Amino acid sequence: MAPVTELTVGQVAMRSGVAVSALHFYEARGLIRSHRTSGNQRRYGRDVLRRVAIIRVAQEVGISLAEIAAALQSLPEGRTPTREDWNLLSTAWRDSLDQKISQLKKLRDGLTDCIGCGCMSIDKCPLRNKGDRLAKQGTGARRLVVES
Amino acid sequence: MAPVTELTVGQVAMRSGVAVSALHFYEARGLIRSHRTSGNQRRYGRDVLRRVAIIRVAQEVGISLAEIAAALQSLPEGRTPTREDWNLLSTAWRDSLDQKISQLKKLRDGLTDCIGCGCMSIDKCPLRNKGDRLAKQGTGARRLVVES
DNA sequence: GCTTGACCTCAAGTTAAGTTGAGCTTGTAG
DNA sequence: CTACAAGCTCAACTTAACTTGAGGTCAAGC
Repeated sequence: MAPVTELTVGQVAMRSGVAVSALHFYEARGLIRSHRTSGNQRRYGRDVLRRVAIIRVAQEVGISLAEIAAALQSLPEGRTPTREDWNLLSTAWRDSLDQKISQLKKLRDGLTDCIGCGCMSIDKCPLRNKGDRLAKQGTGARRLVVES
Repeated sequence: MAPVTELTVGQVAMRSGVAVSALHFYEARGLIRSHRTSGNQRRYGRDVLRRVAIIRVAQEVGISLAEIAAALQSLPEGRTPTREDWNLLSTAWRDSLDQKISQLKKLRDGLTDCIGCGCMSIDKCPLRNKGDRLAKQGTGARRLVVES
């Protein structure tokens, strides 16, 4: 149980593929954690690689850092997440992920299929994603307003 | 073939759920198009609703306006897109959409399943999305660098 | 004919997610 | 022991995607 080699920021950057500045940034945002050496340098446990991997994957599919941060709160700061932790995280996200997946599919298939659906009128178009409550907050994105 | 009621920007905003300012913005970015009345006010054809719907859906799944704009270039400015147009657009996007979908699934299932995979070492983790070349450009996001 | 609400333009502000740079400290290799 | 790569902090800049505001125009009702 000897603490398996702690990582420096540079090492984490190299192994995770994200810039050092981004790691600093994630830390400032509470997405990852480090402790400091006597000389005030960051040291990371191996679990940080896992976290970073999740962060990147989640980001690429359009989840904001804020949302990711919220989800990651459920992972105990400090230790390598257990099966339970992961289950919590994944169930916390599953719904919204499912929705995004189905939106993507709708977009992918809808673009092609919609043509056959006679939806010269947008109101009936499958793209109109009814029942969608992804709750985009902040600056952009209000919900579609047309009902029925 | 009488031109079916042209829409004002306010009407489009209402029906699409997008702010007027956003519509101006999309127009400036070349995502949508209007012609002007003698009094310099915008008038939109009904096809704009379709376009806006696509824009929003695509955005919510993490496609940038620039990418959307590029894809929409294939839709002829002016007339309501035909079956052919949509096919072009959808095939242009299909690959990247497929990748995003599979990433989402990986994220969703991976979060849970990864636990059983013994990946205390990140290198074998399914989340490490190998073979993924979504080509995120611009400010953020380098690719993961760790190989095999 | 005037008022009021929708429009118009253009500039500037905002949030997210980082990056870049300056100025200073650490730690390791020769 | 000293160079120099790697770290550290903090502030400022960047891009995307809009919003807000100021200052002015258009049109439909009374």
